[in-house]
Amino acid sequence: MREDGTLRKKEKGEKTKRKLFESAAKFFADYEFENVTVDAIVEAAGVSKGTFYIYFESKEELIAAFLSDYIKDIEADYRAHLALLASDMSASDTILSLTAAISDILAGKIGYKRLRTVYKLLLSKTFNMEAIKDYSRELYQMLAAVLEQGMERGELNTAFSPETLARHFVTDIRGVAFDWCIRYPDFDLKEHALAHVQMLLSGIKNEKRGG
Amino acid sequence: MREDGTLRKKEKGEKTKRKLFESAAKFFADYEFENVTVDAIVEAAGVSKGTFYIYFESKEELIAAFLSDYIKDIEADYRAHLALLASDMSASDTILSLTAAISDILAGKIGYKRLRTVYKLLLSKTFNMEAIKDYSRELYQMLAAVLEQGMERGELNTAFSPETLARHFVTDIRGVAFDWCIRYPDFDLKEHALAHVQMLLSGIKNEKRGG
Amino acid sequence: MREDGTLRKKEKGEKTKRKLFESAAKFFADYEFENVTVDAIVEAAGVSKGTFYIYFESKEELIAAFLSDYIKDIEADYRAHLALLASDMSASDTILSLTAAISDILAGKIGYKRLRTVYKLLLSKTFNMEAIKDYSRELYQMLAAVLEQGMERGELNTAFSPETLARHFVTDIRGVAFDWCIRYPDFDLKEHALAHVQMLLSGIKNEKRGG
Amino acid sequence: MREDGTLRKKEKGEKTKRKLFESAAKFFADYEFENVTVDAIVEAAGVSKGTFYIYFESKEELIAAFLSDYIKDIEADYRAHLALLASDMSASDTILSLTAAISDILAGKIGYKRLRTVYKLLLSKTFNMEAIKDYSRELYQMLAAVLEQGMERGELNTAFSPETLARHFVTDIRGVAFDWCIRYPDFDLKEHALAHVQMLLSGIKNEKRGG
DNA sequence: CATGAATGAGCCTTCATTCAT
DNA sequence: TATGAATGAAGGCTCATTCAT
Repeated sequence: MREDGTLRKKEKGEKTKRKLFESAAKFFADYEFENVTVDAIVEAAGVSKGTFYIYFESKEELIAAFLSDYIKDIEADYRAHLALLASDMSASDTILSLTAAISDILAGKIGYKRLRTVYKLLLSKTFNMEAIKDYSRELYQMLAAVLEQGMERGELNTAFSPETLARHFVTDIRGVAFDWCIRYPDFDLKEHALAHVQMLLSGIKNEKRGG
Repeated sequence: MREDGTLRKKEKGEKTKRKLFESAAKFFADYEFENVTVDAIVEAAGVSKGTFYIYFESKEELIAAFLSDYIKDIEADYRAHLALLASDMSASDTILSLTAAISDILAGKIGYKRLRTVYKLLLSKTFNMEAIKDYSRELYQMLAAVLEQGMERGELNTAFSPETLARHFVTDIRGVAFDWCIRYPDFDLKEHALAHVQMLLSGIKNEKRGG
Repeated sequence: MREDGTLRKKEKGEKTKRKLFESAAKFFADYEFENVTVDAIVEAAGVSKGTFYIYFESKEELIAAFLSDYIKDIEADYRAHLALLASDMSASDTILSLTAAISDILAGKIGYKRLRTVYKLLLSKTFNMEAIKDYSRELYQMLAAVLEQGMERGELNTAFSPETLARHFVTDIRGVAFDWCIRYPDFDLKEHALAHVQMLLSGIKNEKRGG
Repeated sequence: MREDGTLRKKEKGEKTKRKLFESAAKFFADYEFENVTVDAIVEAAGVSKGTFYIYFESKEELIAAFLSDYIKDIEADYRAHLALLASDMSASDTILSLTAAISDILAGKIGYKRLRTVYKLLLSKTFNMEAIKDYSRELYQMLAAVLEQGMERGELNTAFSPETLARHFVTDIRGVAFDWCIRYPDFDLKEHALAHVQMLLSGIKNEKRGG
């Protein structure tokens, strides 16, 4: 009975925390963090304000937790796409396919508002954003692996190390996505991203042929 | 006598406005716009709060004015650097030199904090940021001109139009700068920017040789 | 235990709201709404400013609530007086008695200051004053009923419908009260109201005899 | 030359004051006094703020002056209408005609907004409103005269003195106008005023015949 | 675990009035 | 007479956080 009660309590607690979390997520999808109040979150979650502070030390902590989760989700999507690709596909095509997938995920599942929020947060040093700083680490690792393979196969030149190139790709894709956030809706993310990546690829492919 | 008095008054007013402006600028250098209060600005400027609202319709207007000024300044710097370069310099070298200059200006005169502020603002649709949206228009035009010349001289291939390429360069440089803001201080802006641009250039140069 | 705590909390909250309300009411008795500040209200109530906004969405809402309450109170008083009158009393006497009661209530319980406030508000379309617009609806209904009975009994002529007459009475009484507000203290509300009503009655009584 | 200059100065001053006055009048037509700022007045008048305080001790003084003027205007209109009526017209018809004229003036020349403003001011003891308190004195005198004549001619009964009756008429007409202000636009001022006055008249006419 | 009443510093903005020129 | 820059008290409202129950 004791164990049971404790267990139930824990479960209940987790559930409450999840409710809070999901409630926050909904708001963060549409509004900037500063404009989402604790009041709104707890009201939507159907819990009291005091409860919020049982599960989160502060609003900031919630935001950090939220973003961490969020980013993990996104990177899992990326990885899932990569896993689906045939292993004998050329590095160029793999990267282009991944770029297309990233564009689709950003434009579809995430949306420019949420991405904007993430970027704004990245620019705010206020938070302890370890998880977020590593934001693109996974993507970077994926790209480096693909690039390395391409080099080993002789498909790509080796003027730069795979790691260096991967970093450039990540920076570039983020640059394009940033542009998209700013210029939305007058900017086609996928089109620009692909063009951009293609251009980079054209500079590192061994057999050069136009663009 | 009338003219004199009027003149003196006007001068005094402009001085006050300038004081306010500079006071604000100082704060904006270190804090986010939202965290800079009118109270702080007027106190530092040594004027009353009412005075603030004589010269600026709102805090927002001040910010917009500040940014507009700021960006004009930056672009003027870019342009000044470009004007100094020998006209017979190759397009690649011109662009590399410009990239170096931009890096120096951003890292030196502006600083990552201020740039962060600008980027955050770019991500906030709240403001009427015509001046800011056109942020990179000048840079874009400069680059397009240089690239066009490079193509005419046969130095660069014409797989992409100068305008398209210019846009990619701008997006890229901003991407790198964004990274810099996020990773500061563990990120050398100039080094990364140059490497990045070099890579792009290597893809469009007619005579390819390493990179 | 839970119930207990909840109950106590609710009670406390209601007590606080009441304190705020009463504090406001005291000020409203002497000062115009615009001149009563939230600061003053909360200070007198002994609570913080934030607390005010827990219980009232805005100062305006408080005013509306206050007035609604207030008017309901007044009309209840009217109705209470009417209920006390003998049902076989003539329509004329009933109306005169009601007029006297209204005068007493206005002059005694309400006072010219508060009435002035109400009238000023009636003239300001700013508020959502459904409750106030219906201000005299009850009085109007009471009068119409009494007049109709008077006509049925043959006591009053039927040149005008009871509803029309009731409206005229209401307008008149308000006109007199308005005068009272303006001319206070050089104006005897009751005396004037009675004279006025008597004059109106003299025009609609079937057996005419002097005034 | 000295005299001339002085004269010109005086004229200029009067002109400035008039400009200020007219500018204020325009605003007061549409906005409540509290919402008309000195800034707005001087800007529309094309003079400086300092100048305002040369001609008016305060905003309040301007308002008082404005209203005083305004009311004199209105009463002059009433009197003008009265003067036009044939002297052998019956008292009843004279009063009805005057009532119609008053309704037309209020609804046409003045408008419910301005009247509302006047009434609100009447309810604010803040001002030194001698001129305004006497607001209806002239109307009262006109009515008393007409009523007295009607009594002398035997047209009206003498149950009440002409003065008493006149006061009642004034109070009534104001009551109706007040209703108009509140219920605008769902209220026909002229129709109600005439019906009201007719009812009062029916009570004091010697030969009673319906209504 | 959960509640929700209470806090209070802080924010932006307004505007009648003054006074040196 | 005229100017207009400067004042500063005041006002309504927000919201992350605390704590007694």
